[in-house]
Amino acid sequence: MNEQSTARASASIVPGGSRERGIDRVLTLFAYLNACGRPVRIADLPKALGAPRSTIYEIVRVLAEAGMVEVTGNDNRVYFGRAMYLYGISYFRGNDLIRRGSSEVEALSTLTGESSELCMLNRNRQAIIHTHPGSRPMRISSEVGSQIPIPWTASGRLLLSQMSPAEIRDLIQPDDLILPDRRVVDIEGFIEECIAARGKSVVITRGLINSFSQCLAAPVLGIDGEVQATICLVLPIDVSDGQRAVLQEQLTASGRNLSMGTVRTKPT
Amino acid sequence: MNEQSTARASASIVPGGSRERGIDRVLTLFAYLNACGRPVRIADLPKALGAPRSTIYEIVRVLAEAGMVEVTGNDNRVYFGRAMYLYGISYFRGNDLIRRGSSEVEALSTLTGESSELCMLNRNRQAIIHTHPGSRPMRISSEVGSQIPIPWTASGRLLLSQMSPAEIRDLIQPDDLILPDRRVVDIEGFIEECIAARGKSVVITRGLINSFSQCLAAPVLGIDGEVQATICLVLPIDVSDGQRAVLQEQLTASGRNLSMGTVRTKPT
DNA sequence: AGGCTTTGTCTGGTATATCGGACAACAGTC
DNA sequence: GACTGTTGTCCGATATACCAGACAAAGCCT
Repeated sequence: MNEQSTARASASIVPGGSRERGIDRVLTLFAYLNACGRPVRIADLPKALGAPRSTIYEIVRVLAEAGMVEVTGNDNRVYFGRAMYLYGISYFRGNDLIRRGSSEVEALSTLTGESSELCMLNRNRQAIIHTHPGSRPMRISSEVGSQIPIPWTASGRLLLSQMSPAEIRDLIQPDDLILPDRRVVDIEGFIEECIAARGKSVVITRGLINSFSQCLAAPVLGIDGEVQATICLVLPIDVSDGQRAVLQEQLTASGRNLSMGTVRTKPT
Repeated sequence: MNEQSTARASASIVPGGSRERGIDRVLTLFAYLNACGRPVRIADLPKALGAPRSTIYEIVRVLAEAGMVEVTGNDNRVYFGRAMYLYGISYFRGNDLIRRGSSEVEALSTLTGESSELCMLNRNRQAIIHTHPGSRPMRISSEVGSQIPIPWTASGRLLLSQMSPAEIRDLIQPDDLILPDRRVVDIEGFIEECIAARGKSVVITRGLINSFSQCLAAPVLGIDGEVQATICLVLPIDVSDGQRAVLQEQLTASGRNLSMGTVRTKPT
């Protein structure tokens, strides 16, 4: 077991003392198996999970019967089972980013009262997959299905953040560097902004599409940390710093929520 | 929802009346979601699963918090979540066919008392991935890691069962058609036997490798029904029909057990 | 062999998770 | 507006799932 998994394992120990539900034991077990990344001896689980032996043996028995875990080898090691794999595939097939993203956009928009959008890269334009208007009288969001020039938005910088300068240069049509108000975006500066967006949890652009709005975008990361999409908020340019900070927090939470690669068993 | 999933759904209804464990509710829920193949409204679950509403809402809440399921849309539909996907990937990465197959071979061999092997295709030969000797005084199994000519075994016919006659002809080296006792296998007859093996749950060859043994092989199917490997038993040629029928049953069970594509929540 | 540790099974008691049912908030329908 | 059906939340009671601990079997060392 490596340091990382050890650290996570010890972190997953429950306070102890109190009786716990079977479901919670199961969820803790799954998280632990995932953290270890390999089959774990049943006998080690009680210590690792802070659970009584009798409970662990019973839980593993039931889960193994259902195929959620498998007990392999001659030293009774436990790991995820076929059923988990099949269910995971079902998720992948049925519950794609677009559906989840759409739902999240609506949730975010309802929560914040601001216009929200889900964006993905589509050829050399940025596609608006889903939007939800805010509660402000003035609508400043884009149309669903519209294809926006990438340099016009904060999302665009995130969506291109993993490309090389050469790739970005190739991708961007010269016409797309022209903003609605006829100003022209400098391609070199744009490339720098894309590179600067790498790993950022929020990117903000102000006054690009029009003079009275700003765009806050958060990345939606795939299993390997690549930017699969962005979720963004369109705000009036004059919101207070304090309010923007709050919105930024909620936006990044939505982005994380849609992202792969992290699982939190017990969110606060 | 299609007929199949409806059938499975109704089949998953519990007798009712008695209080049930949270874990069992969860497993039933997973099986039901998988059978439906798409997000299901929470409100429909109590009827479908034969569970109280309060229980369902609580269970879904906990599972959603852990990411095992996701609640999407404005009508609160439930389906598998990110965590399920990640755990499934972990299974796929960590728990490969070889490890599971090796374990199953040992179990089968212990259960039956006969020699058992796990075989996979390796270029144009058949690889013995794992073996376990039976309890008979005379050992008639092959060496682990040995590469056997495909026409010599029942496993070979299963492993090639999805190939076209042309592919099979290309694959088989002329030398490999020569049995240990100098007899020569007819390639056309062999191709017919491969085709005949398609979809079979057991294939038997007698007296090929030597005059005193027979080979029973069962396919290990992948998620798309393709033959990924075989598990087989090597028996003396003179076992009684009744005993062979029993062994055949146990062998096919092992093959099914290793195969993808089916999940049984409650095995008998 | 004898002592010690580890692993897995089993059982009775009790803390509590599940259940039934009440309640509120909606959405249709007439 | 009144009535009906549906959806989601909440709460007290009790059946039972989880827990602690005893026990046996199997290693492992001296």
